[in-house]
Amino acid sequence: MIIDLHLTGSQMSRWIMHVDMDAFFASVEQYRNHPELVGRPVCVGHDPKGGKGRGVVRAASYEAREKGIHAGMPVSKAYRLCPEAAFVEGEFESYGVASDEFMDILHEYADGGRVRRASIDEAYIEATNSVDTFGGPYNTALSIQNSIWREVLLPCSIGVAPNMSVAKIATGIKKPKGITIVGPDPVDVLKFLEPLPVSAINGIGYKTAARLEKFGITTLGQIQMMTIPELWPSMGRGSVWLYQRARGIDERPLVDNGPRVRKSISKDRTFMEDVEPDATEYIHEVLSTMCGRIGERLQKKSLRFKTVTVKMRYSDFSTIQRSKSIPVETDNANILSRLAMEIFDHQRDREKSIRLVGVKVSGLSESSEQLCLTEFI
DNA sequence: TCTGGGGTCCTAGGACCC
DNA sequence: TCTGGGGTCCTAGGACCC
Repeated sequence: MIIDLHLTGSQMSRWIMHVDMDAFFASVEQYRNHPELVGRPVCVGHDPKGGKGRGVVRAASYEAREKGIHAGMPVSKAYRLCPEAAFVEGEFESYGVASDEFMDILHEYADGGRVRRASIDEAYIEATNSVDTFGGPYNTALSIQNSIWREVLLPCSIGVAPNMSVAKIATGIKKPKGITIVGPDPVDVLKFLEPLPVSAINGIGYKTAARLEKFGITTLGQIQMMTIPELWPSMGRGSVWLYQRARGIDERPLVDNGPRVRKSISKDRTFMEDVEPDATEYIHEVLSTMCGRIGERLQKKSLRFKTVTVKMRYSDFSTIQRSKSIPVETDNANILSRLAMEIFDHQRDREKSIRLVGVKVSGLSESSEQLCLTEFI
């Protein structure tokens, strides 16, 4: 058998760019929605209510980060750290608009317009050919950064590397407004990854990092020196995947995932104080309000749902989710409301106080015609 | 310090149908 | 009457991300 290595895809060097907006929600508030907040510490999240509010910070501006505030921190703690910070609830529609605007710019720089949206504030582009047009990888990244700053008024950081996995890690090296380039030489890629913690890999979260640590594995350099059988006890079927990622091997093609398609819509509510188990009527009211809001969003977007999921979190923070599907999709808020209450009544633990309730609809499809399906429920 | 709200993807078992 | 396999849907839960 003759294999011509020069013709295999793995031998072709690529340039992938990962673009990540800096402190996205906070930046939109500062640079687009409330210019008077530029230069000030800004936290997007729930009202801290003088340190008594429940909830966490969703995004913190770099000025707030200097005070020790970070995303995920309880707003009560953020308030104690920096009471003079601007705490804003956030306008989610405006984040979607800003997202669409910067994605549009990325299309102009991507080979064949191929952009892969990873979330509202980050995306990958295939730039293997386009880097030649814009004067090399660095100048291309700089040009993207400048265009987004000029046209969308937002700062971003960019990672450039031979594949998506390494590009994403590179982006995080220098922020905000950073550009980090990792060349195509496999030796350079290995050296770049070697000192980093295992959690640098997209997909290694708290649980997996803790399990690896039990086996004495904390850095990617350690994994680079291991074989797949040696990884097996800690990673099982994920061993091959981690083996490759730790070496910067990622041959996934960059596939454009098109405009955003919503898979579910949900609404949660954490109570100011835990609700006693017997306050059923109050919870019903809350559920009904949430279902009404979800119904409005479904109708606005011409969507119908097939499955309802009710989430219940108790005062001990244990959380359960129970779902139910209906035979024919609907966008009717009254039906949604009735289903949600039914699930809640049947599934909840009547001994425990309730911290949070949530409703999610999934199995979404476009409404084409309205059906009356009361008889199905 | 006391832990949100919006999501996505994966797995696995059971039901059901062919 | 017994048997197996494949496909799909439903449900629950886990992990992860921003």
